[in-house]
This record gives sequence, C-alpha cells and structure tokens, in this order.
Amino acid sequence: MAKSDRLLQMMHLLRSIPAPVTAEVLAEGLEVSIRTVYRDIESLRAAGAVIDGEAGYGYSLTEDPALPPMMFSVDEVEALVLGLREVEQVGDPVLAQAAASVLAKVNAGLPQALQRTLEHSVLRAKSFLPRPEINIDVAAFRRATREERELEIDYVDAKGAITLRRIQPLAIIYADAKLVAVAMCLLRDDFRAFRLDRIVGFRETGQGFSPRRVAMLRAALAQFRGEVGGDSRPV
Amino acid sequence: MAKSDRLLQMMHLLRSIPAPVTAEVLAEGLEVSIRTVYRDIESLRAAGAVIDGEAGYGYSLTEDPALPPMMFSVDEVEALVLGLREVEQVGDPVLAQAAASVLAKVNAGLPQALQRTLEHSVLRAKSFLPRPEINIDVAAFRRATREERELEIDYVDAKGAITLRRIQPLAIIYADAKLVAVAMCLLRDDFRAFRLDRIVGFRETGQGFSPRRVAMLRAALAQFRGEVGGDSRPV
DNA sequence: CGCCATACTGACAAAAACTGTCAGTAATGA
DNA sequence: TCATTACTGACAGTTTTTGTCAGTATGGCG
Repeated sequence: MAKSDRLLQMMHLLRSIPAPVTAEVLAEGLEVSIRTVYRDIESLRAAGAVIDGEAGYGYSLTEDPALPPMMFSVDEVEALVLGLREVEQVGDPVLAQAAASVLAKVNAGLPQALQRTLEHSVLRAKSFLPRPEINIDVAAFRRATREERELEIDYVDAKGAITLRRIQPLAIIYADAKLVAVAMCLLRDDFRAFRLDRIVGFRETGQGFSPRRVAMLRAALAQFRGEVGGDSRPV
Repeated sequence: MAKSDRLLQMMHLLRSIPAPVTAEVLAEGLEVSIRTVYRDIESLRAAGAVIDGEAGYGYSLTEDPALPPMMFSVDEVEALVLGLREVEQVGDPVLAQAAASVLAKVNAGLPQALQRTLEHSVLRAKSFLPRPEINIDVAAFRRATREERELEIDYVDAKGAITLRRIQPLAIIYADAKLVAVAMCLLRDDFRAFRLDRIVGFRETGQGFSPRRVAMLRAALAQFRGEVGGDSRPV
C-alpha cells in the first residue's frame, strides 16, 4: 500500500475511533508495524495535524488539518456571534448550550484573525425585557415538535385556571422575551398559540401527526398573519 | 519530496488557485513533471476528490473530500437557525445578508437529514417591538468600531438638540429593539452609550485608537454593570 | 478541416522512499 | 518498581515513484 493512501486511512481512524488510540490499534488496523505507525504519525504532524501522544495513554487528534478554514467573511462572523449570543440568553438551557457549542466549533475552524473577530466581537446582545419563567423541558417540547408527536398540555389561562389541552405542536416562536408554541388545538379544532411559560406540564399522547407539520405550520402562520399580530389569540 | 506531502500541497493549490489550473502550473508549483501531476491527480481522485479536467481548459476542484460533514447536532442546527434568523430581522442590511449567507453555507455542508431540520426549523423568531429608525450606515459604523477608528458623530439628545461628539466606539449592543453604541466619549472623557437611532450622521476623524478597544470595552462594561442597567446613561 | 491548448495513458530503467527488525530512551500512573 | 505506552536511530532489503518517451483524446476557434 502506498503511504499516501495509508496516511488518509490513518486520519480516518484517528477521527472515528474515540481517543485514546494506541499505536498498536492503528498498526493492526492498517496492517503495518508499530514503527511505521510512529513514522506516519510524524508525517501527519508535519502536515499540520495536531496529535497528542502520551506514553501509557495513546493518541488523540486535537486539531485536524483536513478541516479547511471556514470561509466566513468578517460580516458573517459578526452575524454568527450576534445570533448565537442571543440564543444563549433565551429560556432553553439545552439550546443555549448548543449555541455555545456551535461558536466553539466554528471558532476552532477559523483562521486566527477571524478567531479574534469572533472572540472580541463588536456586536453584543443584551436583553432587558422581563422573561417569564418557563418550567417545562423546552428541549423535550422542541423534540416532540420536530418529531411530530401529539402532546397533552396542562395550560394556565389568563385567569389562572388550568385546562388540559391536546395539541399537535407545529413550531416555537421566539417573540421577544416570550416563547410561544404554535399548535393545532384538538379541543378547538383550530390553530392556537400557547405561551410556554403558561404550560405547567406536558406529556406525549403516543399519537403522531407525521408528516404534516410543515404544511400545517404554513397554514397556521398564514392564518395568524391574516389576523394582524401573531399572538392575538394566546388562549 | 515524499508524495504524501506533495498531495497535500496539491490540494492546497487546487483550493486556493481559481479554476482552471493547468497541469503545467501545478507541475511548476510543485517542482515535478507533468506526468507526475497526472499521477497525483489520479491519486487524489482515488482518495475522493472530485476534480474536473478538461482538455484545453484545466482542472477545477469541484468536491473536496477534506471537507468533513459539519458535525453539528440537531440542537446546534436549531440554535444556528434561530440565532441567524433573528439577525436577519434585526441586523443592519449588510449583517442581515451575511446571516443569510452563513445559513446557506452551513446548509450546504450538512447531511440531508440536517438540511431538512434547518430548512423547516421548529424554531422561529418574530419580534413585535417597535424599532426606532436608524439612518446611518451601521455596517460602516461596525467597521470603524472593529478597526478602532475614532468617529465624529452628530447626536440628537433627548431634547432634540444636535450635539457634535468625538468618540472612540467600542461595541454595538443589541438591546432588544434598540442598538446602542458603547464608546469612549472624548467630550466627557468617560464611557457613554449612544443610541444609534439618535445618531444622524458620523464621519471618521482620521485618528485611530488601536489596539485598545477590547480592554476599554471591558472597562466600560464593568463600569456600566456597576451602575445597574447598561443603558442608564444614554446621553 | 487543421491548429492550438490542454488532459490523458502505458512502459521502462533509475532513483528515491519506505519498511520491519533491533536496540535503546522516556513518561505516566498504580 | 512495574506495566503500558510513546519515541528515536540505524540498516539492509523491498517497494514505490519518477521523468522521459511515445502515443491518444477533446473542445474551441478560424
């Protein structure tokens, strides 16, 4: 086997096997000697891969030269930072964490100058709006929505009474400081918007409504638009 | 030179030189014969690169195997979409365009299932807050901020009087529906926050304040934080 | 159609690179 | 200390690669 081919295969192994990977595992996988593995690791390092190797532990790929610099402009980096920083402030902890993670990933792939732009962005997001407290697992709600599963929700209306609703959730709208779920309400047999801070509990019914979410959402948004002001019917 | 090294260099040339690249150019750049270039191209193709080659025209890299699918989770994609869609709505026109562009780029690198998640995202952003009209070129203001250039601004205060201020802009804060520039005000010799909708005009003074923006911004934010509420001094 | 500019392929001898084995060094954690 | 692993240099034999040469093919243009 040509060394050049094998180097590509080694990169593949280093990317796909969880760290640490020992030289022995690599040698077996590539059917070469351990000495050759050491040489190949050296070649990969010369080519820009940052591969940590600790005696008694094994190798881990900490920087992948195959990851080309992401071709984002300065404006694009600023848009990214602003958008994701805003998401970090909203009321879904899983989503906030995901936003931070995206920033870290993008940052890792940027050339140094753009990394600086990202880290010291001119744009900052800061919200002063009071945020109603949300007590449900928003990530789970998002997931049910995405996977087109019917939900039963305990909903507190404006008067404080709790009603039980069966809904097909279509989207979650971030409307300034409020999170609003757009859904087909099976009690009213019509589209409704439900504020997430007024949902005190929810569970899946076991029913699905696949694959109609996108079309229904389109209809709901058109209907709400026709009524001027998307949250005019918060129930 | 080891072939494996040269293959990496050839990929670099193919990525960075605008198409078409002739075998002759590659041969010269890599200091090998044309026959070797043909062989290397073959090796790169075997390794997954899609390289078009037309007689009389040259080569172009149409698909780069080094581009791994972007490793974003579903949550991360949703965070991205939400954040960038918000920027599309609230950002200055250049920034809004950049946000759309980022989404397109990210989408292009995603596996199909995640492309669908992105295109039909459960999460939507919709703002109902009244937005004061901004009449300056915000992208130019951003740029001056980034490049640490002093500005002279015509500022309308709360009473409607226009004052001329000389500032060192440090950041632009998206504070709900308002855009606020944090700056060192050279008139007051202190940090101030200026609402962008009250800036009726600005121009560069020709002075710079490099490389102090980041440190000054840190100090400004600490000062504003100490005062409880970051826009308590909008001037 | 012929010409030009370019991509493409096979063959071969000489040159270069690579390999596994062996011997020895080093680091970390229990 | 021991076990587990990474690391380096040297060498003879093996494998791969190279440039040269000869020939094929394609698209665009006059």
